Amino acid sequence: MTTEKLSTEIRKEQIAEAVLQVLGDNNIKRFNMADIAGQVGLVPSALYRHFKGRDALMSAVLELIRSKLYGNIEAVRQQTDGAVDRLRDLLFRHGQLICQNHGIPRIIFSDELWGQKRERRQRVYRIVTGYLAEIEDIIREGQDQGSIRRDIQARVMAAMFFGIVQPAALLWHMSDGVYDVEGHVTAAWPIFLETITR
Amino acid sequence: MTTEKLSTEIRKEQIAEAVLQVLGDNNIKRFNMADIAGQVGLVPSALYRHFKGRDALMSAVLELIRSKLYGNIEAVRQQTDGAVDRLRDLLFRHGQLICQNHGIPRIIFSDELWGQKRERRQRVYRIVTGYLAEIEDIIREGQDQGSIRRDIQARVMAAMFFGIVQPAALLWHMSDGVYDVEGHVTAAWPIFLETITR
DNA sequence: AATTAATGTGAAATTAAATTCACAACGATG
DNA sequence: CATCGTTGTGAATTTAATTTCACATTAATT
Repeated sequence: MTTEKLSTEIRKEQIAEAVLQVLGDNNIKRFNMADIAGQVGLVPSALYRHFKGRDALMSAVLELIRSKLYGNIEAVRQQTDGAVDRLRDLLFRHGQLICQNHGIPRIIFSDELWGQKRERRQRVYRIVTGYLAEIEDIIREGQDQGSIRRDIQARVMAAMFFGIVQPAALLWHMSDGVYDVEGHVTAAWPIFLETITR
Repeated sequence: MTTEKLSTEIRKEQIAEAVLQVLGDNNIKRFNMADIAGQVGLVPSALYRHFKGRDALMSAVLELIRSKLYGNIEAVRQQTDGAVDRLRDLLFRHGQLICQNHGIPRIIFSDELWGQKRERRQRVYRIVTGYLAEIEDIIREGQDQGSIRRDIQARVMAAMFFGIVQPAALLWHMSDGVYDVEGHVTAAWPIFLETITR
């Protein structure tokens, strides 16, 4: 068998992406090293050249997820002006992100994260709360500028914002992609908008 | 070792509950038969007197979850009058249910459900959509009676309602019970209320 | 072109479960 | 109180995955 050799940096990236893809191709169970290796075109033992073990791989996947989530925050900050419009953009981006990589919720909720290592759980907790804090910041900016009402705590609003996508993602996930996330988000946004302005 | 013998009906119940408890005692990983057996005071092989295998056990746990969820629907229908008050009750009950048995989200999102059997996933899907349909019904009743505004689709409102608890549950879950779900729900309810009434 | 370090391979060892099975204890029933 | 079906036990067995290891191949450097 001839497999091209690539630098470990590229491989690490590939492998972490492969985890999301494999979990996304919603056919099978908890990912296993063999599947991942197959996806990248390697043999299982080769993964150990790049990651100490399954645990380290998991860590890399979390980092990948983190970067994807925060990438959206960056994007709306750069491409959109005004808190309200940023929120709308972020909402749709978030929906798309979850649908396109539904390995993400699989990882976030995976049994793996909840067992053993408390650190693991805490890391995910920090990722999610960090993301919520970013949303909160955007909301607060809107409140300062007067485009978002001030009599609701930004923190609560941020959680509710997050709660628009979450159930939709769950349903989409369970329905094998049948449930219409974009439709839900499209319908829910104006309601949320009305709630936070006015 | 002397262990009391009990009828298989009682045992099945005990064992399914044990799964939720074990997963709830958020210490360790995906549940294993040994842990479950231990929790009930049995030896692993004894479980096979009551369930064909892990799969059948899983099925029983799903049924248990379903009954707990729909139990709340029943309860608010009987104990509370008026759509709006019913929704409020249901919201708090739901929050408590998830916090007290956080084995529930663990199961709902467990890797096990997503692998192999499509039936499994579909069963969970039906449980969740059924629950949402019940919420939708309550909302629609409110719309008919005029206590809830008619210009928002009941379906969308139901999903948003569901979305109040979900992020809170996630955070609570990940924070090892530190995150204040009741606080969030308490803060979010009046906002939601304002949204759905006038 | 030879050396070396990095990456890839295939087979084997390890690990951790679920599961099976032969047997024991119990409880109901005649 | 003897029997029979049910429930429980402990020791194997099976299964399925991760991981290790000795060896092969490649890329880079000289």
